[in-house]
Amino acid sequence: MGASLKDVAALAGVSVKTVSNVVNGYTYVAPHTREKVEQALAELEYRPNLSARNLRRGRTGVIALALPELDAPYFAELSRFVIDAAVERGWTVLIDQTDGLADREREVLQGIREQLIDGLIFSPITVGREELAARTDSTPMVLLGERIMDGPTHHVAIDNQRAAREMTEHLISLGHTRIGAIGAQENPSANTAHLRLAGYRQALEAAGLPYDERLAPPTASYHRADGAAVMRRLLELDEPPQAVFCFNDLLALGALRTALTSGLRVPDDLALAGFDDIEDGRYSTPTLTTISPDKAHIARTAVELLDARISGSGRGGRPAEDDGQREVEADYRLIVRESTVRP
Amino acid sequence: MGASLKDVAALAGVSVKTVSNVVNGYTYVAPHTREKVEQALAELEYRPNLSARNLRRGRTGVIALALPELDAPYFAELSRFVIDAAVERGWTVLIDQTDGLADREREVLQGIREQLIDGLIFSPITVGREELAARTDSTPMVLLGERIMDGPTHHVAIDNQRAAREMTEHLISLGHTRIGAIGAQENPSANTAHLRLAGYRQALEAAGLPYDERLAPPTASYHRADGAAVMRRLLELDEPPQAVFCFNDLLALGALRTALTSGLRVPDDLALAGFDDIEDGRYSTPTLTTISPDKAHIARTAVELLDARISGSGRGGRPAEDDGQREVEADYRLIVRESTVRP
DNA sequence: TTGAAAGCGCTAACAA
DNA sequence: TTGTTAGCGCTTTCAA
Repeated sequence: MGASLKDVAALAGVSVKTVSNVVNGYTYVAPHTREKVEQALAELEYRPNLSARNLRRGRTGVIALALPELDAPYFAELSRFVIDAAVERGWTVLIDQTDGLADREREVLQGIREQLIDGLIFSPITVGREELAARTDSTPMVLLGERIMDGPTHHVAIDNQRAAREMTEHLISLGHTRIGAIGAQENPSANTAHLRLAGYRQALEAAGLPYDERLAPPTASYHRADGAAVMRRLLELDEPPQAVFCFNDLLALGALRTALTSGLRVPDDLALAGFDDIEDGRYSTPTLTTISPDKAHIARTAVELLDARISGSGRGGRPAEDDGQREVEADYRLIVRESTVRP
Repeated sequence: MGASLKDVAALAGVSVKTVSNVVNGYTYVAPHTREKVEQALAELEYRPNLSARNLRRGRTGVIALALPELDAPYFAELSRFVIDAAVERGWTVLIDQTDGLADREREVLQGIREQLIDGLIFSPITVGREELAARTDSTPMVLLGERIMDGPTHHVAIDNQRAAREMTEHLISLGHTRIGAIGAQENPSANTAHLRLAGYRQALEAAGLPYDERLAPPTASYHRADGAAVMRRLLELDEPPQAVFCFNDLLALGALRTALTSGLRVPDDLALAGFDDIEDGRYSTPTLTTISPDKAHIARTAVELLDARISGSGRGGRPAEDDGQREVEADYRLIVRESTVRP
């Protein structure tokens, strides 16, 4: 182990408290003393032991970011922003990968790393409202990307349903009447998927178009392979769709690959739209029409909400009323690119 | 704060030590006692305070993964494997994003989070051999993706130079004689770039082809935008290349976009190859010929090496000879896809 | 098989 | 302005 405060104090010929004062930047240290201490600090290459400090302070300065998969571009991009925002506030971020598995998500909720983290930013996939409500762990938490009304916790998300409706309306406005959807989920607690499907159906209904279940088959997950596979099925239909709204960009990229290799021209023979605005879709050919959630905003807001909760939960922190459950709606934009409209 | 060992001991009517024994799964606890304790544990919802445990044990169970950007697909994919491997060994992983900035990389080397982490897996971009050698922080470290010979630390990487040579040979074998490269770096410590460039040149030389600097212009970084921009410049040359080897897949995807929008057919008019085998390149049209490093192997090996170092550095750990500097060469494969050879 | 008590390194209340 | 000291929750000798 490295040098401790005691070692430094001994070398500098002062008390532990004085060293601590210098280390923590307190005022009221005589210049001469300060200098002596700093010399000793440097000589011994002193590094505070964070475990000890945390134990004493009751805080660790670490928050967890729990998400399904780090290698899904949407989450990778989001993580970058969350980490940036957290670091700006002096926090360290550790990652919990749940793979979207119900068990792991439940573990996260019950606090596997309680006492090691001051707070948690959680992007769930499978756990539903009941499980969130049943949470006993008291670690401050902020939910991401879900929109469970009356949920017991803070959360930040875009209006998925409205965004999905807008995208579908965009496809309708191009004159398409047979519009498919890729990304429906069979798991009833897959909230995001349900909201996007609801928005899709809403738009169809408003336009007087029928909802055809065969045009919106469920997918196993949200990867490129799923999009490619389901697209193949859609193309085998007697009446294939003229346009397809994919519930995320990965699905859309997979579907695009299938469409192109099937000899279809996009958007001429088939219009394709995605959701998430990951970078891939800005460089694919054709580029991808998509919904672009303001990821930086989402990340920043989540970190701020968590900060407020953590500060509020300490003794002598902010008033309790500030700690009420709060929902923040993040911005998004519909971005039209080449996959739906030839430039 | 939650319940402490003391609280549990009081409730169960036993000593702290006994509770500790139960919690840590020691043998030699009378069944009856154990039961009592477990009941108290459950009733109070006891959770060990990790800060205290770490302070006492001198270990935190946390390792840091320091990398340039979490949102670059190669690093996102690698992170997923590193985290998987680490969690398997009971470790928690925290992320340090350096953005490839020299200052931040230096901070990582000097141990910003020393005492919070037991070890460090570091994927550097700009720091060179001298800086690695000058490191004073004693936290066990494993380097990733660099191949600095005689470096002072363990590291695991593929043979970048050989892989680059093989890829260039592949392009030559297709009959191309005017072969460009995208991804050279002006920063002299950008090791990976230099190794790939060296492999490229080696192959040219072996085939008796001239090395033309104009065909291998430097890029600012390794993103899609860089590949797209440099490709435009290459196409403006009097004699544009017939094939281009990009030093990573992102560059290749950017270059592909430029080529396609310029009306070129790939691979007929221009063959394109990448490096890294990120998932995007498996679904682009055309799919991307690339070098596929065994990421899972790299991640697992890095975690194992780190584990050995950490275990070895403790008092009474393994012998020091086991802790010597070690280089591990990971496997890779050349994967030929549509961007160089029409199927 | 269980208990008492020391001490990991740090912070902070209290004293001087 | 600086020093003394208790104690955060845990593990771990040493005794019983």
